[in-house]
Amino acid sequence: MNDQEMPTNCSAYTIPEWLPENLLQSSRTVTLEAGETVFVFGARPVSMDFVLSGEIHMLRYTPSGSQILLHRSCGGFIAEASIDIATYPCDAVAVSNSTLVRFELKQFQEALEFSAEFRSAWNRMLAREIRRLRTQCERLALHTAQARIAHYIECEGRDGVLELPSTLKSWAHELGLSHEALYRELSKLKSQKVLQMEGRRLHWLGTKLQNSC
Amino acid sequence: MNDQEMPTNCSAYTIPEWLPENLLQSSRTVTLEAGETVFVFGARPVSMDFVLSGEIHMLRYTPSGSQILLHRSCGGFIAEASIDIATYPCDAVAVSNSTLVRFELKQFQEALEFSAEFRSAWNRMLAREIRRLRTQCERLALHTAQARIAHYIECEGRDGVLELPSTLKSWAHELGLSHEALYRELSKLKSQKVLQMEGRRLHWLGTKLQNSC
DNA sequence: CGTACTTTTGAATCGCATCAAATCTGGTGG
DNA sequence: CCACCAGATTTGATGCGATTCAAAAGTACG
Repeated sequence: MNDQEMPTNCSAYTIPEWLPENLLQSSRTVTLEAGETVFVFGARPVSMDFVLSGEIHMLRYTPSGSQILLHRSCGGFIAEASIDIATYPCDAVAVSNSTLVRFELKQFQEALEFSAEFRSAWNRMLAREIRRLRTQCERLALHTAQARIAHYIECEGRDGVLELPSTLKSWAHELGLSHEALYRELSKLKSQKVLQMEGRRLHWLGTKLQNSC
Repeated sequence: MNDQEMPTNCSAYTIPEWLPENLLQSSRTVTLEAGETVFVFGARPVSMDFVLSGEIHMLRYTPSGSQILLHRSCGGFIAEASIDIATYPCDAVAVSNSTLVRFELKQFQEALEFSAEFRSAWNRMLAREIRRLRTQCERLALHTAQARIAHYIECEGRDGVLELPSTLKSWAHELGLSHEALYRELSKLKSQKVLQMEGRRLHWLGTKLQNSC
C-alpha cells in the first residue's frame, strides 16, 4: 500500500494542545459509520465533539426537501457555536466513516469558566472560524464557477496548490455548484492550462488572486 | 417630523451592557461620512470599533477589480475577528454617514484578559456570529433569487415579516444578486401575492421555511 | 462479479448578469 | 419655489452560464 491509496479524504487532525488535561481525561472516542447521525435538528446539546478523521456535514432542508450544506467539517470542533444554544439549528451527519472525540458539554462549559487560558484559546479559535466563514460567503457571492474555484484554491490552498479535501461532488456542493458544472469547468481550465490536476492535487496557474487568507 | 421620515436604514444599536466600565470610559466616538474608510486591507489593527448607526461594508476586490461584500454591518462590533490577527484581510468603508465607538485595541485585549465575565460574553457573541454566517452561507448556496429572498425573510425577519435593513441595491449585493434581478423577482412575487411590500416592510405570504434561526 | 457511488459527457432549458435607458426620489442651491 | 443632480428604482432586450435530466464509463468495495 502506498500513500496514493489512502482512503481518507482529509489529513488527520489532532486535538488542540490548549485543552485542559482533566477535560481530555474524561473524553471518549466515538466512531461513526458513513451515514450515521451525530445530532439532529431541535435536539438539546449534551456533548461537544471534535472530529479526528472523516467528514461531518451539517445540513438543513428546504421546504421542497432539498439539502443545504451548512458546514463541512473534516476536522476540528463541530458545533462550537452550540455551546450556549438550547437546541441544534441543523442536522449533523457523517458522510464517511469518522472518529470523534466527545466531551461532556457540562464539563466543557465548566472548564471554560475555570481556565482563563482555555477561554482565551477558545476565543481565538472562534475568531478564526468567523474569518473562514466570511471568506466562504465572499466565495459564494462570486457569479461564475471559475471564479469560485480560483478563489477556493487561493484561499484554502497554499501558493495556488490545493490538496482536494474530499470528493469533487462534495466540493461542488460546498462551492454552491452542481457537480456537473464543476466537472465541466475543471476540464475546461485544464485544457486552457490554467489548472493542473495530479490526482487530488490542484495547481492554479492563472492570475493570482489577492492571497489574503 | 414623524417616525416614517427617519433617514437611517437601521434601528440604532446600543453598546453591550457587558463591556467593562473602564473600557467605556476610554472609548471615543468617531463620525464617518458616507464613503469614508474605516480601515484598509493590510493595515495593522490598532482599534476595536462598534457601529452605533449607519452602515459599514467590509470589502475585497477580485483581480478584475469587481467588489465583493464580505460583511454588511449596520450595528455592533466590526472586525471582532481581528483581535488576534496581524493585518486586516479586507477594506472597511462607511456606505452611509455612520457613528462608531472606538476602543483602543491594546486596552480591549487587556480588558479581555482581566475580566472573566467580559471574556465569557465576548465568547457568546462570537458564537452567535458564527451561526449567523453559516446561515448566510446556506442562503448563498441557494440557486434562485426567490429562494434566497424567502430564506432571508424567514431567517432575518420575524414570522415572515422583515423590515428592510438598507437599500434594495445593498440588499441585492448581500444576497449575491444583481439589483435588477432582485427588483424583478420582488415584483413577480408581489404580483403572485406571495409577498407584500408596505414601504420598507416585507411580508412573506408563501410557504414557510423551517424557522430555525 | 455485482453493487453503489463518483466521474464524465451530452443536450435542452432556465434564470440571472449585463447593457441600456427611463423614471422616481431626496437633497442642494439658486 | 423651482431647477438640478446623484443616487436608487424600474423595465426592456440579449446572451451566457449554470441547472437539469439523461446516460455512460470509471472506481472502490465486499
